[in-house]
Amino acid sequence: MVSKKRLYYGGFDGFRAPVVPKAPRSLRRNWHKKSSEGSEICPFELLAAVAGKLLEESESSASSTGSEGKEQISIPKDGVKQEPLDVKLKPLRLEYLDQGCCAESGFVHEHSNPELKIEPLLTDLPQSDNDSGLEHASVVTTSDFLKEVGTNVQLEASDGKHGVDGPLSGDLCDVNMDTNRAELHTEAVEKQSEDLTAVKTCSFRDTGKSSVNHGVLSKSYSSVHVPFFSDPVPSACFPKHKGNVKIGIRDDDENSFSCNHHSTKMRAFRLQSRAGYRRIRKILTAKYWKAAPKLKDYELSNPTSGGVNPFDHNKKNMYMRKCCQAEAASKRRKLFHHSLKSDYVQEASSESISNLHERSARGDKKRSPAASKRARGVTSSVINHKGSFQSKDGHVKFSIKSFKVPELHVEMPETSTVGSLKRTIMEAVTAILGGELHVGVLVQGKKVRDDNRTLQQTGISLNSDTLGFMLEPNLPQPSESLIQEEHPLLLPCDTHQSPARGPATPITDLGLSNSLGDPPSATSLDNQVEMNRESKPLPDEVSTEEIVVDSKALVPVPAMNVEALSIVPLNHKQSKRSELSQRRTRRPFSVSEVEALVEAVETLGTGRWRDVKIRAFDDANHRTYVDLKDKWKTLVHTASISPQQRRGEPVPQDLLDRVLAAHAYWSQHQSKQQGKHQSEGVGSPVKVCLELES
DNA sequence: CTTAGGG
DNA sequence: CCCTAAG
Repeated sequence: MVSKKRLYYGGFDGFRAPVVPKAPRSLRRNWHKKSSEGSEICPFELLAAVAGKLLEESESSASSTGSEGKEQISIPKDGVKQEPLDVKLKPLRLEYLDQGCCAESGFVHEHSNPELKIEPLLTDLPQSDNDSGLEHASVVTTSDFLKEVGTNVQLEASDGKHGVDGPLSGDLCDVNMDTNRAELHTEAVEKQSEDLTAVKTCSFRDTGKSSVNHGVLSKSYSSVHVPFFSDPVPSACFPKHKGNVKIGIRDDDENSFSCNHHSTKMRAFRLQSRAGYRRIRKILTAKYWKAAPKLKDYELSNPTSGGVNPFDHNKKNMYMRKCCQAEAASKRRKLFHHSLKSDYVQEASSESISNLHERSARGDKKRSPAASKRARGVTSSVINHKGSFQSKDGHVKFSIKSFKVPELHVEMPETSTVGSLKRTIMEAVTAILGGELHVGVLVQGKKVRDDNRTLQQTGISLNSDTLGFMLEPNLPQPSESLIQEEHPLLLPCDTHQSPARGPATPITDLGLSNSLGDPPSATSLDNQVEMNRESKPLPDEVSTEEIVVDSKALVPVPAMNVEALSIVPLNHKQSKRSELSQRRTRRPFSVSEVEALVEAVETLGTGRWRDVKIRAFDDANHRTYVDLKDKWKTLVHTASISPQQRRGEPVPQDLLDRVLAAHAYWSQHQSKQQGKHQSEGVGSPVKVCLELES
């Protein structure tokens, strides 16, 4: 009978018809969150916005008028340095997933008063082509570097205080994370309330709050928001060599990266597990780091119009967003270029953030990407201050308050290992840095476009209290470009790139080594990270607790990045470094996972890996459907060889038997056919199948 | 993005 | 696991 068929598919024994019929992909997709491409904006932009604001502030007292209430940043001129700006994140959008509910969300930063903090993390500014005044400027973040660099010019911390810990980082985290302030609009995803969303601003170590979340990235994905700010810059040196000025920014270890987790109600960002890890990875690894995000100007001054950058992504499954780059990366193969450009190009008219939020809240996917993306203004700025620019011996001292680096927005599965987090962040940083950035010099609020002018001519050496540096994305912007318009500064994307410099040291010191023991040669972060990861026995999923421990580890990462950054190849093409990804860490399937896989395959058949993934590994972020397919392949192989030849954790024979049975079964019945009759029975599906319920 | 396979 | 060609 027909009816019966439906129930039991193979009738005979048992493999049941696949519970889940294969629906058109389009439909299926909808279930999952969908994201539009649009949000390339990212942190970068946000930062830029903030920076811009700061600049403005510095320039003109407080020009900003917060149009939108919170969004404005008010910073007293002087205060800039110290004043942490408040950045708020708002999730722009959520997406709901059927079960898993994944939501993607973008965060928007708002600035609110005092909270914003910007810490100079690392930044490098490549210099523009020829700068007489500043010829190749390279920023070195590593402390070591400072030493190395001769120091002709010393940067003094403008304010002494930005302790890393201090207000800046800590607050930042708080602030950002703070749900309240953030005004997150969360709506859907309640289910996931449980899911913690961790936002890390920077280092895990940060503070108590984070601790809360810390270890726990419990369930779903936690999103990590890593704003990169340059440190308060305790000190920096600008050695000035003939024409060249090098800027060294030292970030003190910790500061540089502090992450906060904030678990919160914010929204759960759980993306479908599906491709999660992989995607992230891809994104990260994308070779395209270089594609620097091109941001449009942020209009800092005008909060209303541009101050805020909404950035949200509509992308479907982005687990992690890195600024534009990330996205780009994700798309790499396809059109990332396209997306970037288009996105940026479109400017959203100024949509108010609030609007955006709402939308996001509603899950409105449609929100025009443009809006989200639009970021205008300076991407980031460094402000230096303290007018101590007295030239001594012809040397000018600069104190840079903060150098902002674009923020990164990262979402990772909670089950991600700390190592992966580190790596992710590192990569994100690298990507950002690797992007093309220009450094702009502002003197008394004005941009100095002529690179050939000397400091003296520019007046920088004399007084300028208002000397400022800006990091600009390499966008072709008419208005904003500072020094050189599109000169890309390319940093090598690679984090690793310069082992030579010996930057590793700082990093290792910071955290990795500590937490992990000792990092192997720290040529690259990745390696270290990996190492770390490996070293730890991370059980698959959740060894979140350990994360806490490592939390500090992150800190170091920045350093690494810094280094990488520091190495600024002026002209060299960016090294392509962006190496792709390192191999994912190996995560052998546990017996339970095998069992789940077997069961799912028995039910769904082979050939529907995506469904298998959803069905049985939806929450295993690190298992992609490809992984499952591969595992199945190996299982079939394993089952067919003698036990002696098998390696690794032994898989119960019964499971292997089921594997063979299911394999045989589905080989005969194309899994596709499911819907219909599969008459003949293949032989012997395992009765087990019957049990499957699902 | 998914599948399906080879490496 | 990775990478890719094909859908």
